[in-house]
Amino acid sequence: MSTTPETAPKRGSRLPRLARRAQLLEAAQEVFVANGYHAAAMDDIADRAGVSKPVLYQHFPGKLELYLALLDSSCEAIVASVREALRSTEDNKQRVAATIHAFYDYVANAQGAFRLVFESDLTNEPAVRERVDRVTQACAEACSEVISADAGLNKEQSMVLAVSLVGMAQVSARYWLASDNPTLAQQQAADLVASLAWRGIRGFPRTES
Amino acid sequence: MSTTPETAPKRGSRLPRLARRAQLLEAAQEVFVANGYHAAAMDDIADRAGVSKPVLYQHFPGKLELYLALLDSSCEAIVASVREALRSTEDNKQRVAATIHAFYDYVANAQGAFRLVFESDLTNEPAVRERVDRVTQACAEACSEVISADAGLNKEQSMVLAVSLVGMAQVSARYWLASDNPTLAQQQAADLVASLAWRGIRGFPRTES
DNA sequence: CTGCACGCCGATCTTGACCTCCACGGAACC
DNA sequence: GGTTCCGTGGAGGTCAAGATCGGCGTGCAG
Repeated sequence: MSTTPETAPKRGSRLPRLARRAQLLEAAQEVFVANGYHAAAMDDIADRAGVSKPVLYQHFPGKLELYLALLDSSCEAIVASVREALRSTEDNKQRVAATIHAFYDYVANAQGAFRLVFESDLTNEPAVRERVDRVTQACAEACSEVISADAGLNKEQSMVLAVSLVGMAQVSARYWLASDNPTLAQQQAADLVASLAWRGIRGFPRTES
Repeated sequence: MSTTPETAPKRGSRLPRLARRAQLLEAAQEVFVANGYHAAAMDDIADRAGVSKPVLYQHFPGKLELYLALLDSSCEAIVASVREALRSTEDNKQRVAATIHAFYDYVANAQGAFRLVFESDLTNEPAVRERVDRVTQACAEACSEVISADAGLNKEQSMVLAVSLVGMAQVSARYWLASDNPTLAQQQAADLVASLAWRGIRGFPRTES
């Protein structure tokens, strides 16, 4: 309704399988993001794509598999962004900033794909839980390698710190998006959080006053 | 402990209304915590309490209201703990530590009530979303007052920082609980995160190198 | 002892959503 | 230009789960 400039909603057009599949995935993502898993109906997804339900089931075995396909894409996207951010420089301060910005970009863009990862309503499904947990785990592990190397902490300790930083980025980015604040741009908010994170993590091994 | 040494699961016993209601709430919390909202069946809750379904509906209008009653309790608990932690001292370093520890205590105790708040699978329901958001909002506002007062930042900026700290505490506490790590005690993990948070937030207004 | 009131239970209804069956239409090919 | 084939569409089955009605047993007053 508000913004649905779909690819080609002409009903009755015959598409090659891959194009149809892509269109179905896009439609499904819109519906899942807008309504969550449970409130999303397969009828809605089919209607949204301009096809009928059987075609949906010719491309995906069921609702769960369709959801998992989208979830996997979203998980890979954020993990890849974080890894890319960490690889983008050798300066740790820049690394922190780039990582925080990666989370903000992810939350701001991707047409809400982050909701599948960070606001899923299917976390009781083991397959979903496992993927969602692995995202935080993977991001934190990538961070913890840098932390552990530079701070001389053991694995468990650096993981706790890394998870804290990831949680900070994730929660604050979602908050920033929700209270969609025109007076505080994405860049500024992310810089502020990056500053907080960097002050916290820099030169960590020394025990302060 | 983990198993269920319930109050009085003898089937057929007649309880006064308030006692019955309390028992139903406890049973419902166990089931909701274990299974989430959607996977939790009213039959399970009734069975767990040792009564039949109609009594459940004589005490609560429906599943949602039952859930909201529990959710409200859990929300009030964590917000009260955070406010208490902030009030417990005038030393900001101690404040940070106490707040982080409040989150860890909340996650570790309360027989998993935190799952209703931080891992709810009903966030699409506006009533639930509103309550869950208000928890982060309220905790962050309580923190931001201290931050804003001592750091001289405006409301939006201090709120972003406060939300970041709350997210750090919340996510890291849940991670610590999930990877139930015998080698890293709750105290140590919380202290580590508190150290990270305090390094990050202390003396914030000055812009460093 | 007997009638009454009250809370509880077994069995049932209904809704809603995931998932398939029979008819149509257009394209390709001879 | 006719036939065959494949993808599409609407209508329906199934089932789980939330929500509800007629009996039953217990405790009390007279």
